Order: sequence, then C-alpha cells, then structure tokens
Amino acid sequence: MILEVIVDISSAEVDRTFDYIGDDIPLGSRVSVEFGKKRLLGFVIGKKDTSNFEKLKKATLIDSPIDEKQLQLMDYMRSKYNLRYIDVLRLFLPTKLREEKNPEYTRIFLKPTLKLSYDDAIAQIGPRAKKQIELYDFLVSKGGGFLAQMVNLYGASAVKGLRDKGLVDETDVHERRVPLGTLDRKDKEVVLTNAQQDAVNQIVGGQGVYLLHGVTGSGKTEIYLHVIEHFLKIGKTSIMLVPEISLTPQMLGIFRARFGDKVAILHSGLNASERYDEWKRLRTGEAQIAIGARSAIFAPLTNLGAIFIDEEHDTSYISESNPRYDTREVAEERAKIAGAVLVLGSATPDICTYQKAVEGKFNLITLPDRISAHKLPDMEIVDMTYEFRCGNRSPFSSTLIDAIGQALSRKEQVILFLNRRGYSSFIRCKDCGYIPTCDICDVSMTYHKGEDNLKCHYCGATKAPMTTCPKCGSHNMKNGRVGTEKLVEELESIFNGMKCLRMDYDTTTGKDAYFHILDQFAKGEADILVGTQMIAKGHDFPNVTLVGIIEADAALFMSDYRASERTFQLVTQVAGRAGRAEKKGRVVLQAFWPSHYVFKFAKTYDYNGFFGTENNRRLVTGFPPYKDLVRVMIASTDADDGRESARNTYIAVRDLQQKYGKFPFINLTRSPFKYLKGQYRFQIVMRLDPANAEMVTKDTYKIVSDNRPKKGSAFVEINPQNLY
DNA sequence: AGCACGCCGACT
DNA sequence: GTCGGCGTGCTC
Repeated sequence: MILEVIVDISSAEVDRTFDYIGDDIPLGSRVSVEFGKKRLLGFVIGKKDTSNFEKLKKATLIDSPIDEKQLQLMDYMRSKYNLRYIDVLRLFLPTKLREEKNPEYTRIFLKPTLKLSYDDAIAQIGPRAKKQIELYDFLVSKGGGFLAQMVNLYGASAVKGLRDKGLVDETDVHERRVPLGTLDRKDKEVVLTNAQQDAVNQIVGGQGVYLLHGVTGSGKTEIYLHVIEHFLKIGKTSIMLVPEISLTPQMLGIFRARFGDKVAILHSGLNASERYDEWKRLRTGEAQIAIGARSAIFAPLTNLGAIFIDEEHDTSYISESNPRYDTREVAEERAKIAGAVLVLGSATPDICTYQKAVEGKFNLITLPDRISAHKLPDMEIVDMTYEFRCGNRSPFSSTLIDAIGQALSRKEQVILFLNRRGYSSFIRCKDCGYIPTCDICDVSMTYHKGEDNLKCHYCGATKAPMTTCPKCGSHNMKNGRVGTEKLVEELESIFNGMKCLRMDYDTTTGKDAYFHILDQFAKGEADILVGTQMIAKGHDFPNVTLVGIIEADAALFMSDYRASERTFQLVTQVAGRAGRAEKKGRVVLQAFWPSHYVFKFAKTYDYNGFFGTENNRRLVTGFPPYKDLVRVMIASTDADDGRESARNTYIAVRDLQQKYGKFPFINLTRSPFKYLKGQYRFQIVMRLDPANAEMVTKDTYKIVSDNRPKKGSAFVEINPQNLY
C-alpha cells in the first residue's frame, strides 16, 4: 500500500503529501519516515495503490492518534483558512506526541534486590562508601525509592555505586498526574427553572446550532451541565469551551463536583505531561467530558453529543496567529461532522451570531430572568467634556471621587477599569511635539514609571525615558494619556491609607500572579482594584459595590467597525462586577462621548435595543454581517520587496472583479502601522458580498501564495480583529 | 525546515 | 590556487 504522508515540518515548501510504502497502517497514524537525510515524524492522511514516484522509502508505524473525522475537520480548516496540513494536524496533538520518545511519564523506582542478606550486602558495599550504606539502609527500611529523589538525597555517585554492584532493581512506574486534583468538590442539588428545563429539552432533542442568550446569573452553566449529563447517560461525550480567563478553580470545581473523573481539563497552565495525560484519558474514553479554552475544540473525543462555547462573543476564540481560525466556525463544522449539537452561550452575543439566530440559521433560546434576586446595578454616565470645561484635569470626575469616598467609608470595595496599561500612553516634547517611537515598530512608546522605561506595546522593546527632548533640547517633556499605573498613583494621593491593587499585563507575568491578585482582593486585603480588560470577566466579589469605568469610550475613537459592539460587551461585563451579593451595586461610567448610542443601551442593559441599532448601522455602512471584510497583509523586511509583492497581489486580486463582478470596496495602502517588528507592512482591504465572498477569498489565497514577498510573509484574514 | 549543489571574493 | 559566502532547489 502507498501512504500519503505529511512530514512534521511547517513550511509552504513541504505542505503536500509524500508517498511512502507501508502496510496495515491506518489513516491518521503517526509514522517515522526518512525524509532526505533526516528521520522525521509523519502523518498518514491518505492511501492509494500506486505512486508516480520511483524510489519509494518505507514508513514505520508509531501509533494512530487521529481518527478520520478529525482528518475531515482538518480538510475543512485547510480550505477555509488556507492553512498548512501540518499546522492543523499539530492542533490535534499534545506536544508530547510530536517528540520521538515515549510520551508515557515514567519514573524509575529503585528496590533492594535482597538476594544477599543485609550484612553481606553491606560487606559488598564496603565500609568506606558511607553514602551508599546510608542509601541502602533507606531503601531497605522504606522498601525502595524513586531514582530522582534518591539522587537528590544521597548523590548520583551513591546511586550509581549500588546499581553497579547489582544491589538494586529498577522498575518503571507510570503515574497519572492529576491537574487540580485537590479542587474542592462541593456540589449542590439544583432544581431547574421552567425556562432552564425548557432550554435543556430543546437542546437535547434538537440538532444544529443553539444560541443561548441570557444575562449573567440567568443560569446558563446549569443548562450546560444538564445537557452534558443527558448525553453522558446515553453514552455520548461533550466539549465545554470557556475563555482562558474563566478557567478558574471554581469553574473547574463545578465540573469536577458534578462529573468527577469523567472530566479532562485542557488549559495553558498544564505542563506537557499533564496535557498528554488528559489528552490520553479522552482518547481512550476514560474521560468523556473535555473542558478547556479554545484549543480544547480539538479534544480527541469520539461519539460527540454536544459542544458548548460559553461567552461566545469573547475574542479569545479567534486565533490571530499561526494557524488562524475562528473556534466557533470550527466547532460548527466539528458538530456537523459528528452529528452533535453546538450551543453558544452569551449575555451579549456577537452581532453576527445573533443575526444568524434572527435569520433562523441558528436556534435562539432566550433566558428571561436573573435567577438570584438581586438586580443589575444602576449605571450613571458622566460627561467628561463637562468636567474638563469645569477645570477638572484629573482622570476622575467629581461624581466618581464622591462615590469612591462613600464606598470606602462603608468599608466596601471598588473596581476601577481602564483599558490602558503603563503610566502614560506616550511622552511628548511640549515645544517641538517630538514623541519617542519604537525603533522597529513606528509606534509611540508607553512610559512605565515603576520600571522607569519606555516600552513598545507591540514588540516589547524598551528604551530609557528622556527628560530632555533629543530633537530640540527642551526640558519640557509632558505625559500623554493616563494609564493604570498613573491611576493608582492618583488614587493614593487622594485617598489616605487606602490600599490599591493593580492588575494588568505588567503585574501578572508570574505563573500564579493573576490568581494571587484576585485572591488578595477577594480576601479584602485591598480597597480598590485597578485593572485593564482582565478584570472584566467572571470573578465574584461580594463586597464590591462600586465599579468605575474610566474611559468607557476609548475604543469608539478607533477605526474599528466592531468598536461599538466591543464597548457594549465590555461595559455590560464590567458593570456586572458590582453588587453581586445582597448589597446594591453602582456603576459610574465616564466618557467623552456620553451621547453615543452604545451608552444609551448599556445603561439599561438593553441588548436587543443595541442589536437593532448596531445591526442596522452595519447594513447601512456595509460591514459584517452584511458585507465581509477581507484583508491581505504583506510584510517584508525590505520595503521595495514588500511594495512589489503588494502591488502584484493587488493587481491580480483587483482583476478578480472581471470574474465576480465589482466588489463594494477594494484598496491597497500602507498599513496604519507601516513598520512593525522590523517589517514594512502593506495591506489590501476588500469588502465583499457574502454571496461570493468564499469564492473570492479562495482565489485570493492562490494569488497571495503566488506573489509572496521574498523577504517576508503574506496572509489573508476574513473579518480581522483589527486593521493595524 | 534542513541540506546540498553551485558560482564569485579575500586568504594560506 | 582554495575556503566559504548564501542564492536556488529538492526532499517520496
């Protein structure tokens, strides 16, 4: 039999199958092959009887970790996103299975052989080898010990001595490492409301895609759990996807409590061995439920009953690098292949998702009530232009200062949200206007006071801040927009003795820093938590009664068609942090553009109202879901090389209009960030009618790969997250 | 991705 | 004369 093999090299040059000889090797197998002069890992994705190639080599089977349905999904992703075989295949495998060595976790256990009597053994060791005697005594008294531990306690030479003398036996021990094995497993009996029971019945008896629309606290999680339980009873498996940030011990605790060892957890905190173990438990059927972030959609489950995507609007479901894909689309296809249902849950669904529900492509289930009695907090919108006119130059309105003061005096906690990290967004010379920019990115650098440096938030480069303008020599360097770091400083000067925690990218670099900060705040070790995006999601702090949103409209000033949607989602989510327990919450939202329709609807948590307005605006202005936005990004270390590639690509893509009719929009420009990470960037932006968007995109893929820059790269994005 | 083959500059 | 630069091409 001839095997069609993909080799484990990620490069356009080898993104095709190579023929090898191999019998009794199923599709989806891992094989070892000689490729050129090297031995490589390969994957069998096809079989045939004959090959055009003369000098065929043999492939040897390692194992068969991928099934045919997964290969089908691979094909879908390849054509939909223009990905390489190998990049998709890798998504299905834990990294351990990309190594040649045995992925099984083994520890060597040493045991005294006891062939000799104790005295004879000691005699053989000899009186001078003190360490060896100590080790031997230990092993005899304890019955044995792990190699690594013994080396640690008694030294490598003592261990080697006993092994050389044949006084110890070695056995391999396989032990499963249980991630978060110590989670508390409290569970409570839950009686579903009528609305919840209704939702469960619809989903388990239905097919296709369900959009579960319900505010935070409306009981979506309980619906997921019941549907999973139903499928479990009839021998079907489930995948539960949540944003990475929501994979808290509490969340996992709920699943563990309900389903025990039937749950496998896949998230970024696991090391390679733990990941492999969890993967294997799913693959062998030992676990039937996979819970994890985005990549858990590739969990090796068979007989799939349901896939759930919680907070489906969350941007973490969109992979923006290497294999670029949208998890929701992949999930829809996987569900289709498996004959499973897909459930999307959100309080603030993506406009495009909701539109599909409106059109009847998805089934819409709306959960009306908030289960627990307390109400959503009241929201006040403060006009910062008014504050400015009144001479208030601080980042806080008088309303917010008063509100913070009141909360603190009642010993309640406050959360302040500002989506800008650092001390000041840039520094500028007041005399000549000079702003320091990154050498390899052409963007202004953010001043970080704690580290006393200027940082590029796009590539991470740093340089020393300056008090003298390098251009005109002036000493008049001023700060730009305030960031979280500066906010904390201001708060400390206003509120005496107040303790403030800051949570952003800069303060959460350590492994557990994220949880540590939240934990400290939950324990009441601080009065105010200041943070970026990160603090918007999930966590319940019963003592928080005030949430302040510092520049709620910051995103609205960017040229992003999704800015309103993002702002609505963010405001709704952040506001949900206030008053989660018995105490009534309050939200103070500061904006320079308070009359924007986003705030009108956010104030009353009116998703449907917002959807109506926003959806209509998309229709009128020609954005998704009514037009598809396609961007070709071309980047090269050489400006001329990039320009030439972009020009040729543009001409060919533009000419596609002869085949498909005029596009609503097409344009070639320097990217707004014309220089990023040392590369010159050019982009072609198109808007397409959804009717032929797929065809045009596929032709574009071909054109792009035929016109790649020589000293850079090019890729195509559909409805990109940003246009930088 | 590697690794080989292949044709032009400064060294023992 | 030759060691070596990295440009182009191939790997079943």
